[in-house]
Amino acid sequence: MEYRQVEDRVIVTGLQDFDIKQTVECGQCFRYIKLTDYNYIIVAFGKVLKIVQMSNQIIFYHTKVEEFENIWIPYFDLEKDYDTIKQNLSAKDEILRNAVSYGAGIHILQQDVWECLISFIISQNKQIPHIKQVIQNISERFGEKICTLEDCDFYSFPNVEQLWVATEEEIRQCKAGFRAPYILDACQKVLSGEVNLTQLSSMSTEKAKNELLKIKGVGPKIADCVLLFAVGKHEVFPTDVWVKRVMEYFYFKEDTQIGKIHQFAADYFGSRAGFAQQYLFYYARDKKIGK
DNA sequence: GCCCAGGCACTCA
DNA sequence: TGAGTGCCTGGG
Repeated sequence: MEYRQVEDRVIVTGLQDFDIKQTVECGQCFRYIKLTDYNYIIVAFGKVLKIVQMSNQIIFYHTKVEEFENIWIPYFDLEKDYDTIKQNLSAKDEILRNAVSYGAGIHILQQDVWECLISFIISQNKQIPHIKQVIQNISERFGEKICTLEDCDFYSFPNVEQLWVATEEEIRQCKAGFRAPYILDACQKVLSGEVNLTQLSSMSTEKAKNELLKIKGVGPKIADCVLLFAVGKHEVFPTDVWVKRVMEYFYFKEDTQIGKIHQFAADYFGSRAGFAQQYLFYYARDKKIGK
């Protein structure tokens, strides 16, 4: 990968195994606007980024090399060797080979832990457009305005202190529904220090998961999503209904308990289970497998 | 109008 | 321990 700054944008060339559409739309993040299949606006870490991907280069608009290196390289995980991961998974069986080939440009994002936590608390019993709407409502109401771009106003996701001033009623007005008290419980436990989000990455995966499970409204699935998409624990295997369906469809051929699926994933995919989950999920959802 | 959606908490055996 | 049920809300 090579990159250089031209005016207010960074032009990246030689980037293999990365596709902005697949990375953004494989269900791991919710703050993006799709302009076309290769043109997205993304909000993260208090920044607004426009990305245009072409055959041989990617342009990151409204940024500079320093910000690109400090924020966007880690966020998009641009320096990891995905080729080795994909080869390893593809070698396991034909199912994975097809799934990896189908989502060959997926990267697992390294998102902000707090925003990721609240986003996945909101995600339960909701579909992606609803989740995006609630997060946007919360950002507009409690975050700070970043800028106006393409005639849209963009707001940062509120930090813990900014969200803690909200009442349950105000959060419900953002269409969060029964999840509003869960969000406040997360604020309270993080502010009081009962749950330490900044130390998660240095904890063992099991300890980090137990830390997240202290929060009301956070169960195994949501904890795993936070661990995978924000903490960098790439061996976890978040198992939602889609992943459950695709695993049953391809591997078990019958209704299977989550615990059994987790055990299989740990044994079979090992330390790369999280990557396998993303390829399988994207493959299953796009092809509506098992539905 | 009814049912369900990218889970979880709560209840009851 | 494990299974069953309700939940805000919007869309099909």
